[in-house]
Amino acid sequence: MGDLPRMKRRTRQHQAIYDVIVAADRPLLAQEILTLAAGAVPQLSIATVYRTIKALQETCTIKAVLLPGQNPRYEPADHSHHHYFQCRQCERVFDVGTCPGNLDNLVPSGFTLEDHEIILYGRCCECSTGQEQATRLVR
Amino acid sequence: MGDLPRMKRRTRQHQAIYDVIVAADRPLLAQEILTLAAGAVPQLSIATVYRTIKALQETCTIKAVLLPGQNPRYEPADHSHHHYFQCRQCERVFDVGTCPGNLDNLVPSGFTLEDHEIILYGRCCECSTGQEQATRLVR
DNA sequence: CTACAAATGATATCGCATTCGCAATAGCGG
DNA sequence: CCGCTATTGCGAATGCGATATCATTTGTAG
Repeated sequence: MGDLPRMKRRTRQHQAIYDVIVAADRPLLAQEILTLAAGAVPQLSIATVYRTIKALQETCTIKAVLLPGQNPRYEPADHSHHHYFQCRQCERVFDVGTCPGNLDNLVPSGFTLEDHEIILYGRCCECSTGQEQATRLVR
Repeated sequence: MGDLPRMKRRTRQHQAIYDVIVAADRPLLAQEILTLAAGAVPQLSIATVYRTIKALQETCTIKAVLLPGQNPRYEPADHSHHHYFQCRQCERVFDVGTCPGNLDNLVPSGFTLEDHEIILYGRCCECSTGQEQATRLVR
């Protein structure tokens, strides 16, 4: 898929985990990474997933995506500023490319705005159309 | 301060917890509620705080405010739709009254937008001016 | 004032995501 | 092909917010 950041040794596990995160078009939970990467390395351990996530974060290869009340998800760090959409049915989180921009007018006077986060909730494309009970999270 | 929702008995603890949440101009953590309400009921237990929070939520008197990667905060449920500003120095969370409104243009085609959340980060009024290391959370 | 049951305080316990410990496995330089 | 050691898998341990347990306290109806 691409190049791993330098770790002392190149292993099938690292490569599988990295590939899965890069190939996904959305941020993944640790458990999703495990499930998906286990396709390439069947006996993959959750401990290895966490260890690799940590290493990839330290080299700024991936970054954590935090949503209120939920476990962290991970996506490649090279994405530019963007926001997230979570489907209330399948619970998957999708990147939303655009950003409304200037939000200074929301801030009370005297406050200094440095950053912002926008999270949209609703139904994703698949879950908007069919009313079939979608498989959650991984597919 | 005001009236508590009906619980079978009226206690000093319930009243103190309710008063603190209503008097605060911002959402409070369970620990902040404990610290503040302990002013009125010194030996107040965190268990009672959690029990009362749950009861107040069930009667829709208060609601939880969830921010990414953080413990729930609580505020009166009668506030209208609004958003939040978190100070990166003192970590307190403030309500932001206004809302930019229509965000439909952010959503990919095929997706259905039902709701949204906006979280602003920066420096609050107090922490913007003085560079004194502010006491965190409760004051 | 009494009696009963709701509520409390203190602390043990749970749930669960994440990390640790360690023996076994497997990159990789030579 | 060897040998060293980074890495892995597995299961146990941890951290911590939240909840359960239970003896004691305290509203409150009567």
